[in-house]
Amino acid sequence: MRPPVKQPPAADRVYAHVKEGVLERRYEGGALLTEGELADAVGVSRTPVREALLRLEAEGLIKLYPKKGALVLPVSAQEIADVVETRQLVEEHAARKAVPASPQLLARLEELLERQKEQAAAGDLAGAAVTDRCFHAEIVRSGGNEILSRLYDQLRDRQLRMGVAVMHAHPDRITKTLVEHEQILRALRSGDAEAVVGLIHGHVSWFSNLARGEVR
Amino acid sequence: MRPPVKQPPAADRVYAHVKEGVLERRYEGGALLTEGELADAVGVSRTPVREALLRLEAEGLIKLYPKKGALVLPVSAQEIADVVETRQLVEEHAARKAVPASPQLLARLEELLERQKEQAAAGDLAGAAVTDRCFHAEIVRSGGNEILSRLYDQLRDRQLRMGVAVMHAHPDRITKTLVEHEQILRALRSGDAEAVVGLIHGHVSWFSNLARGEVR
DNA sequence: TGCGTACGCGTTGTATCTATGATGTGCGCA
DNA sequence: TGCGCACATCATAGATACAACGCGTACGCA
Repeated sequence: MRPPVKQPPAADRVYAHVKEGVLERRYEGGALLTEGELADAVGVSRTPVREALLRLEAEGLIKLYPKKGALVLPVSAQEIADVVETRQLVEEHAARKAVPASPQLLARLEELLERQKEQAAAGDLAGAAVTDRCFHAEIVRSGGNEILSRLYDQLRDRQLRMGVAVMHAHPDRITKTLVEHEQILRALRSGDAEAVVGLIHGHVSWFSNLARGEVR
Repeated sequence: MRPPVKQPPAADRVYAHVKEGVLERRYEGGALLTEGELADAVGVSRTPVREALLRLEAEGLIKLYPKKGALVLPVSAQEIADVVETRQLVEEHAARKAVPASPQLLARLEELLERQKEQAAAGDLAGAAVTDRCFHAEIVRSGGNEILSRLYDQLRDRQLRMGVAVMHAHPDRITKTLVEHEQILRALRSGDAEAVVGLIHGHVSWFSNLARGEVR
């Protein structure tokens, strides 16, 4: 008799389902989800669904309207601007704090960059995106501020959602990303805080212009 | 027959109840709340209690342990440092952006300062604290970044919780606060961004030293 | 024909009930 | 006396049932 595979909690399953749906645009911005639908879709009751929706609202992906449903927030120009501005603020702050960089941090970043190169070479776009994300998160995490780290993770989620379309339209971007990461790493190693900040500023803001055009 | 007063939703009542309890230290840090207790205390069923606890966890006031209960997070030195650092980051950023200050912003800040003075003179400590909070929030809100505004509100909640004890131990602090607010306002009006930032930096960090001593 | 009202459906909000897992305690055995 | 196992207790996790509310629609009346 096989030991019964322990499913992750129902609430987490719903959470993952909805988040994926929203991030991958399977649920369009502006769509109105109802608890019943989701419950059926995932195969659980409405109780865990409510939990998941609550968490997602706290993250800013959806907005709950009483007695109406969960609105998948459409990405607005305002949101893009806010996300980019906040990312810059948090990440540049962390970078300043990270100089001079510890050997551990440098090693970890190097490893991540290496991995991303391999993934890019292998055409694994999704994997490269994940690694890219880790690269930046690692810098922020090195600041040791839990509040900022959590915030940053949420920002990356939201940006991911805006970025899917843009990314596909600019496949060469991955190369630029790699180069820029190398520059950042080099600047970190040399201990030039302002250079790091400048590079990150440019690196983060690259698509704010592009994205702006996409959403009008 | 009076039209029955419409109660706010049960979930909101629980949320407010717990939040108050935690912020005012009626629920001590380290205490383990159970859904059943809270449900009885507020007079609702456990379902809305869960909702409230979820929201509070997202705000970082409590931590939910599966099958155990809701732990009221004790304020740690780490948390104090994180909150202060993040407040400085957000508020200084907003201040830089706010220069040169719009007449509307200046007017609003003046009004708030005036009100706080009156409250302080009348001995209305709680009211003055609320107004103080609005003063800072107004500056951040003027930046027009919703993400940062929301974050900032949460930070003020958490700081409020740490600050109660400290505040009572230093009743003269209110006077200093007023003076500093006036300085900030003056600097804003003169358009000297760096002066504003410097003042805010000092103003926000004033108690990080004090608080550190209190929690060991 | 135009407006106002009443009804019906769909959705969330809340309560209650059951299942399951965690924890501490006490008994039995070595 | 010390260790280990079984059980009682209590918490959450989830499902289900019910109530309340909002909104659109259709009907009736002027």
